Amino acid sequence: MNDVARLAGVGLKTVSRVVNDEPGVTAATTVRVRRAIDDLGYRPDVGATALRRADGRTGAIGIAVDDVANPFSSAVLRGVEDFARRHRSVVLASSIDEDPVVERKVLSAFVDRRVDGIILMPSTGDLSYLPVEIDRQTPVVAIDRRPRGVTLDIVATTNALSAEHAVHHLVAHGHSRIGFVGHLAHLTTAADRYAGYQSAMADAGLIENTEWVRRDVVGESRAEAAILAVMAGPAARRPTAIFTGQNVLTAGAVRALQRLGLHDQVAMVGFDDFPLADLLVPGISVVAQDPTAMGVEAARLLFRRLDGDGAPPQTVLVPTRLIRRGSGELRPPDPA
Amino acid sequence: MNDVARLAGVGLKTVSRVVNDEPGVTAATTVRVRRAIDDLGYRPDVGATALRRADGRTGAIGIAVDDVANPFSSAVLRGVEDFARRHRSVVLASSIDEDPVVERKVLSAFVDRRVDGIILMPSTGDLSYLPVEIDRQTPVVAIDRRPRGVTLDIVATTNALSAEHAVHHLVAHGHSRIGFVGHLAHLTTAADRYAGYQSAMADAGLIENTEWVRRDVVGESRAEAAILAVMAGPAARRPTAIFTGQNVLTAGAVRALQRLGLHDQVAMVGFDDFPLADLLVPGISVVAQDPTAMGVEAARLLFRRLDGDGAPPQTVLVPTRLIRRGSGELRPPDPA
DNA sequence: GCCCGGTGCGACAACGTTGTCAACAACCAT
DNA sequence: ATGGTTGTTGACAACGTTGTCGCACCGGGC
Repeated sequence: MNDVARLAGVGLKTVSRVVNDEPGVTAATTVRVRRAIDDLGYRPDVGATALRRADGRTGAIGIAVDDVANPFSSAVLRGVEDFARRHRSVVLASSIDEDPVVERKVLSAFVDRRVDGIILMPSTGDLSYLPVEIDRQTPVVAIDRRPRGVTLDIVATTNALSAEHAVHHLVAHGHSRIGFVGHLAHLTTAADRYAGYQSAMADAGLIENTEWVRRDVVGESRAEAAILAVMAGPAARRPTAIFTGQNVLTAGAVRALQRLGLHDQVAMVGFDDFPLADLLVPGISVVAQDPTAMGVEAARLLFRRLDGDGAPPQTVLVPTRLIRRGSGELRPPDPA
Repeated sequence: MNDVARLAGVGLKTVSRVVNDEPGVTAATTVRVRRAIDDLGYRPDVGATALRRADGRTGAIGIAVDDVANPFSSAVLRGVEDFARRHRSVVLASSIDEDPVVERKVLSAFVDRRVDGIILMPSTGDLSYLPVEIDRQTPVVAIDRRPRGVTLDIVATTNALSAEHAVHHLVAHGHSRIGFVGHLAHLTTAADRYAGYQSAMADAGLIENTEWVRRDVVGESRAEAAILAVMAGPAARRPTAIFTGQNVLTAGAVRALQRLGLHDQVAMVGFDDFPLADLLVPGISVVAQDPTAMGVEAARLLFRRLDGDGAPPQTVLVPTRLIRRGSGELRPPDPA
């Protein structure tokens, strides 16, 4: 910048004015400065700018998701990124793998870099340390899961309601023996979906058979094993339908049913859509979330906070859509 | 930092020394400073540090991929992220959607933020502007595709060789009429895979029927349409096997074959693996890349450059693995 | 001729940190 | 006692930028 000023024969501040389109510079001077900038290939240093600027904005936001390689998380990331780019911000992305220690480290790294705001898919841990850690009023928006120990803006899916919806759908197709496979029970999403399952069962006057309910199931292979176990008994004592509470678990369940040759006898609805679900046999009916929209929504909320919105923390629920592809419309083998 | 110094009754520099574990500070002073830091909740400003530091490192690297929501790209991103975290760096992630204009903007944003290095999945455009743009010697590593107009370190898959391998596999199962569907022909990956297809055909003494070759196919639905067109004729004039050059295209092809009811008559091998490929009927045989490993490799290369490795640009090829799942092992209907 | 207000511009401090260097105390060897 | 060495520390400038303030100039009204 010094070089530019010298070459254009002006003061430092004038260069700054030109770069930032501030008023009070003659057209002639502007041209001279512009030319000098081009000749020297000068690029302002965003870091130094942030250091000096009144508002201290760095033009960067951080997003911490469970795993950037998970289709749900990466779609969220994509939504956030699109919104951020439109607001001239870049996105720092990190995976935290459900690990509260990593989570804290990642948030630390974000804060140390003075990001303007943070979008967080909370792990299971307690977040009451957050307000201390983030004393410079960096806004934080939680996504997908409700944070524990702190109140934040939240963007989430209608977990309980949509789970209810899914189970109702199975009931409407004649099922009364409905199993459930869910992710870690202390995740709010998993808990809410289970609650939805329970309330739908109760609504229909059905009893929940604990033999058919598997919670705290993590990963595809565990889900497969869980379904194999649930389906081990004689046909009369098995569920005729399954509701799976996460995309990964749905995949495991499909694998198990295929292995047992039960894929077109046992009905199934999964929570969260996944690619190629329509190409399986039968097509897998799902309650589809809209992760990209959730990302966009979270970013919108965050930038609103950055623009000074001081309203109390709010929760935005993004609706789901039930997609019928066959597996959820199978009827029980004999009139139960 | 000023406050910390005052509270601990020491000079600014001593606080700096304690924070950076520099030698030459008494244990007693260190304790006093540490306590002051904790009491005040002081966190060093990474931005200001980068500004002043001799090497100017910001502890951030940028990665620009085609689309962070694409499973291939997001796996790459994950690999990069893991490696970066181990080296105390954060990752700026951006999607460029094959758009050279966006690509340039994204790289600009990275440079303006003084990232330490960049990993780039090049779009199709010419990159000869890069050396000018990046005059502060920010190292750049290309991933997946060879860049045009500039020489860089490259991490890529053995595209041609693996495509050859895939087609050989089909030939070995008795096929002589083999079709091809490929992505944008000017992408180096698509070009290489096509070249591999051609050379395998030539090796086997087979003629390439241009009716069965579709290039420049973008997206799942176009791929589906392409296959429907290729398969439109009478059985005797149709290919008995298909080689698809990208995960998205493979999905489209599967959809088309299912729709035609040809899924267990026409053999298929896809380039790049995808989730649930084993659950389709038949399971889809693929040449699997290892995108996470590619990301790790690219990051390794980048950090080596950051550590001052001045060797000439190199190309690292990450091998693939042929996974047999059924679709690639179907034999042609009658002895051709 | 004087003063006035407005316009265009630059000097300077400051943002939060680290590199340089010099000051000082305490020790040891002469 | 003298000089030198070592170990601990702080003052100060500098990184690249922007906010503040004041200066020089211009035209216009008296």
